[in-house]
Amino acid sequence: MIDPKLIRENPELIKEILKNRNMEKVVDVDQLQKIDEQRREFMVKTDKLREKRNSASKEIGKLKAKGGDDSALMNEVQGLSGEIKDLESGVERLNQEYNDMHLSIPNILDQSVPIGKNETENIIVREWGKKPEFSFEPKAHYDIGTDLGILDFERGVKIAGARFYIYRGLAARLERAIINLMLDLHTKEHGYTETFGPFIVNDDSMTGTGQYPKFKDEYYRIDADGLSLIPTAEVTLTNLYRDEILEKDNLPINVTMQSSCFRREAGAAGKDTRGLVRVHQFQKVELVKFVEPETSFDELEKLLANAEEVLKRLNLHYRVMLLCSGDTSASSSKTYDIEVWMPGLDRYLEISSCSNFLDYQARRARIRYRPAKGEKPVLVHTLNGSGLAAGRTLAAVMENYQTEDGNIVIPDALKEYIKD
RNA sequence: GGAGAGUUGUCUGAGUGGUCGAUAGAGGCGGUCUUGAAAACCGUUGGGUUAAUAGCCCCGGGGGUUCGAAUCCCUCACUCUCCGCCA
Repeated sequence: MIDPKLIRENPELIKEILKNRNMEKVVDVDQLQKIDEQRREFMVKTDKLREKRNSASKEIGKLKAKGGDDSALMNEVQGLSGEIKDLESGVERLNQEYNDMHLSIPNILDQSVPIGKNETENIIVREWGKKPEFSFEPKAHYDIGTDLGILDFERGVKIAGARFYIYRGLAARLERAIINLMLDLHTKEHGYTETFGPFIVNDDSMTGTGQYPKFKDEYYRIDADGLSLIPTAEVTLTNLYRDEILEKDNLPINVTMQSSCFRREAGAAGKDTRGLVRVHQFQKVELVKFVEPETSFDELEKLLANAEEVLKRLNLHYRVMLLCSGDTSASSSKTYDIEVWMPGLDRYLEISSCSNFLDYQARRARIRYRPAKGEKPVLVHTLNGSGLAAGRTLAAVMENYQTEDGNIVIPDALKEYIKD
């Protein structure tokens, strides 16, 4: 959620954001303002009546205590509650309308975000390493894996359905090694606290990080229990401090968690149908930061560097993209994607996405901190990034470290995690 | 899953229809005293909305009864105890 004051005081800015994000049709800002005015008018009216009722009731209480006659006052107030109730339902209706629209407004964009329609207008910030050269035609990871018998898509389909897979032997061990490398790096060298928590969360949590209510059909929901499978550990981690007031001295808080991630990929029919690129369940190590507002853009650079370091350790060529306005997700104010080179697929593949959400998630989830003793609590800024997606990292390792005879060389950085 | 008990402010803990946003203690903060500290004493100390130290809202969530609800009723969630089941 963006600051409601911003909608009131600077509607033109909201319109501009919507336009830059190609979301002009999502919210009618003028309509929203009208509703806002109306609901505030209703609220003032309701409060006035409440005040009247409260003081009259107190009066009655006093009279009763003295044994006086309260029938006149009683008659006067009798109808008030009904009237208040009517107004309240009006306020509730307007609030509902307002909130629905408010929740749909995307975050403001940082100045440095380029204006653009879609991913073709993202900007290459930097590249690291070089594309590996092969003396043979490099294979895609799914061919390597299937030929080696370590990736089994057929049985994944049999057991669960399309876009599921089985790791056997080396693939399973490699991914576990990759996860361990990442967790060790982030906890021992980058200062994150290793955390572990639920993969299944309630609706408040899904709303807190922005998954609900808008994108509900993108996630698996267990209706019987009102719970959802997390699409990323960001949900678990960011909601750690939902409805809490943090101590300034504890900031920044950096946490990391590995989890399975579950996505329905509802809109992705026909896209990336082969291999590990787009699946319903994958593992990921997530990085989340809770920081003071002034520091959040510096922290974004740190977060990005922390994620990049994994690829450096694995010696995988990658590039960093600054997403343009049209490609930046609704709750983010600025997002960098890290794209790893996939020689078999012959293209770059997104392997991490690092975002600064400013106070957008914090406002939804009511995560605050106290800047100084005695001062009012202030919303923190939240950030998160993949550090990295493990399944895609496995695929990248397989493609980049393949040999002509169809085998995979274990990267140096993983050797201590795979000991025979 | 069955039976029972509970959910109040940073914490402990009162409050069962009427000036209760809430007694009291602890803790925190400020002060007096002290060379300093402790002790003692005095004061202060929730969140939201708002221009507001006005009003309004918040005693697990939602709904109801009432002129009036932290207090009564319904419902949901969670916690604890016992039993059952279980990695």
